Amino acid sequence: MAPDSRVQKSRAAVLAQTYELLTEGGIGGVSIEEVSRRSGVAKTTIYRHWPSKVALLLDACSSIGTPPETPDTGSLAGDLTALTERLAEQLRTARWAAVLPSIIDAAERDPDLAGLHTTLHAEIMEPFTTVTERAQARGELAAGREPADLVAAIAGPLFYRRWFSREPLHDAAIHHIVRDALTRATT
Amino acid sequence: MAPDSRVQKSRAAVLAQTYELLTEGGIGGVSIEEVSRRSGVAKTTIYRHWPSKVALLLDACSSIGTPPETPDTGSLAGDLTALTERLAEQLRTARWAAVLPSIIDAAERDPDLAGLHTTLHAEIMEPFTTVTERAQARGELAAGREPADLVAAIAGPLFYRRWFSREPLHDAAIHHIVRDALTRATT
DNA sequence: TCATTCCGCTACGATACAGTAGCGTAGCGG
DNA sequence: CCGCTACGCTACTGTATCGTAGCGGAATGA
Repeated sequence: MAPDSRVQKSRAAVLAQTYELLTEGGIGGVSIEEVSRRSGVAKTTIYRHWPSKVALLLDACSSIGTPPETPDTGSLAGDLTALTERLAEQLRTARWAAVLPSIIDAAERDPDLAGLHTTLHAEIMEPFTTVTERAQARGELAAGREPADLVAAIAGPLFYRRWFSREPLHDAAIHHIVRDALTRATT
Repeated sequence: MAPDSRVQKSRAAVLAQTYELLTEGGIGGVSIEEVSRRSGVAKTTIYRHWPSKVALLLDACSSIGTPPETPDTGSLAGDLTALTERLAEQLRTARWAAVLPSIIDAAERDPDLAGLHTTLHAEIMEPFTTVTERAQARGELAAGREPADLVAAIAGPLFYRRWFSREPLHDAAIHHIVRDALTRATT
């Protein structure tokens, strides 16, 4: 059974426009009718492929995470610096950065979306935990330091600045954050 | 012109139920019709007091911040510990903790809500900045340390844990966060 | 007491949205 | 070339919402 090219085309167009709408207006900004209008795919066809709106949302969001390769510079400092710079860059420009608050909000109530949130969080932070656990295995972490604490110490201020205090994420601040987290958590 | 008791009663009931709905379903979960239903105040009466839904929302949210007294234990460590414990407690139990993601999301797009977000952030974090700036004036901060950095170093991980990684905010983690932020930022 | 103010009620109009049903057509793959 | 599949279209049902209009009654406070 070869894949029908029509199906692939429809699915791709719908997912693309769903993601588009998602970044523009958050979860609340997505409506099937608008997706249909923009994608040129009939509403009925959308319902032929996804049983409900949530199903479509979950599908569209699943492409968000996709963590890239984890750096391995040999030292925790090098790895974390690279990762943090990339995360900051994503927070500034990546499309999912505008969607995440919406997902966090929805996860506060909807179980399905909570699952999605968990998945996304795991995907986004996966390189950080990998790198940190690797360092722990090498004995680079100070006694009593949990990898999760170190990750929170770095990612926390970044997210805080991006969404809460809305301060700019300039390089100086980023390097401050990484250096501080390292000097107090490493041996 | 004495205040008409009927007006006060209506306004209070509406604001209370709006806040209630807000904590239950976030900004998207509030509808004038539902507020009317629950509060027993007629929808038309609500529109007699607030020109639009956003106006009501802003009004209902304005009671969120209300920062309590700022502690003054004499030392930055004491002040920050007290404040952080209180913030963590609020993040665990306070009703606004369930609403904030919704506001952050809305602020990402709506200018009115962005203004609200700015106000709330200022109110919630005000004690932290007060205490930190006081310490800076006393010369307790290390050279090159901005109060905002210190605040972000403490509040960031807390928020991160509460909304992003959804790890529990136990006392041990809280004290870790405060101690770490202090040891690296003070003289 | 009595005018004023506020209120509740019913009924609107307009819009948007989720999801479904059925028909006829066009394109795919064998 | 032909059958099967997916598609677009129109048309629905049902619901929820915002916001407004107008009437009659009730509380208020002077």
